[in-house]
Amino acid sequence: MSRKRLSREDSRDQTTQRLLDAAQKLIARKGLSAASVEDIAAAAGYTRGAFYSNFNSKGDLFIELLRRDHAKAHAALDALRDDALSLDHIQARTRDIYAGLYRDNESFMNWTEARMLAARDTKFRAKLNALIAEKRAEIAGFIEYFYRRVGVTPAVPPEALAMGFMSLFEGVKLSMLSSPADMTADAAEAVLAVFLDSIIQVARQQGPQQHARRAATG
Amino acid sequence: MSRKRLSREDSRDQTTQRLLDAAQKLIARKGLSAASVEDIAAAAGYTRGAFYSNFNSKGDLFIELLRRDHAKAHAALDALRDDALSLDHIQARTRDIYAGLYRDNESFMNWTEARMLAARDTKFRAKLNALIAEKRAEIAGFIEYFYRRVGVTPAVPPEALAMGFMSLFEGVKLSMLSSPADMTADAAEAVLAVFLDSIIQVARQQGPQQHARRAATG
DNA sequence: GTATTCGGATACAGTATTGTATCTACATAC
DNA sequence: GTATGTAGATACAATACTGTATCCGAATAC
Repeated sequence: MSRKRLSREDSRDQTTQRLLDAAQKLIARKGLSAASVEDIAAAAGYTRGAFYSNFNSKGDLFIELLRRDHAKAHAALDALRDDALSLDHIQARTRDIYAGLYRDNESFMNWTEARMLAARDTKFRAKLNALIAEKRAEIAGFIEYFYRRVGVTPAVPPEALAMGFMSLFEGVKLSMLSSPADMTADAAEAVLAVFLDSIIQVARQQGPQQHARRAATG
Repeated sequence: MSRKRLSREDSRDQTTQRLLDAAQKLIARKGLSAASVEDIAAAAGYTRGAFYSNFNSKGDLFIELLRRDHAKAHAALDALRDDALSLDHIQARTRDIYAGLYRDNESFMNWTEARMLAARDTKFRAKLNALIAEKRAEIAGFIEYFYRRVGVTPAVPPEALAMGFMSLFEGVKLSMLSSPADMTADAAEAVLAVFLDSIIQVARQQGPQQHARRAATG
């Protein structure tokens, strides 16, 4: 109600965004194939007509959803690569960001769903991998930046570390969702810490030994 | 063809197993909700009648499938807790077992599918967690046994290590399936090695310093 | 051998879902 | 103002799926 006077383009954008918002929630809650086009449209306050007028298929919308989600996360992490910020600040913010990710189940569920779909569908896999590659490159860039700021030379290529970190993070998160009683937030942090500590440690052993005490322990 | 004369019970068991086999493949390939009862029954060489005569629902069959899968893996790892075996042998076999798991996509896909379902469905979550708890306890037991054999005191509780290891493993595996170009088998081993090495290392620092050179580096 | 039981096939009813084709109303252009 | 195009609603057709109810045939019991 009170659908204000909008330009046609604005109105269309609004509809698209609302459909995406609804899809985000519904796909997370019921799964991609169980969330019907009708469900999504209805949850957004529209009918299937609006859906098909904005997207060609559910798969299309799903990719778009992931793209949008990726853009958000990217912006947050990117803002941290700033020499004006103190290392402590960066570290704290990083922890916050990942803590936030641990709290945001919807987004994570959808990425996992996407990975499953990618494992099954070649075409979709290609699209998803483009996004994941960006994500990884971004994290790798951040790791590199962090190492540089700390003054340590990484023993393992940042890309590899980023890959490992993403995998670990997703595995842990999956445990949290399906076995919340066993994998608590504390346990999750501990696991991540073990991994990060060991990486820092290895780096310190071979880098220019420069006062990098437990640098990235989130 | 040549359906031998079987006792009624044997015949029923055979049907059940065939249905499970077919379900394993189909659910891995298409996903739980996309794999219809009809699909599964047909792939096993039966009709829906056979399905409903052996299971109450698709969910029921799915749990049964996971149970069966768990039993297999359990047996393999359990056989290694044997003082008659050399440490080297145990280590090599462990690596083999996990390499095998990396190769077996069907089983893994289904467990991930199960985790997603558990995140959404409370009742299913309870059932799945019982299985996962067993799995974790089993791995923890194995870790404990291994530490004892090596003569090292773990710094972190074996249960926690098992949890972390499972998470990492699953995250890595998920990457392998959805981004095989990026997460190769080599990369996967490297990531796991980083994790395991660091754990061993920490243990050695605080344990009775007893000749445990890169013990579990798979 | 006859009766019985039960595993699995067949038939059926009901519902959900998709995609398209058509219609309506409002924003734009003039 | 009128004409027009497009976003989104409605209607429709085709299909897929589930679950049950019924039926058939072969294994068991006697």
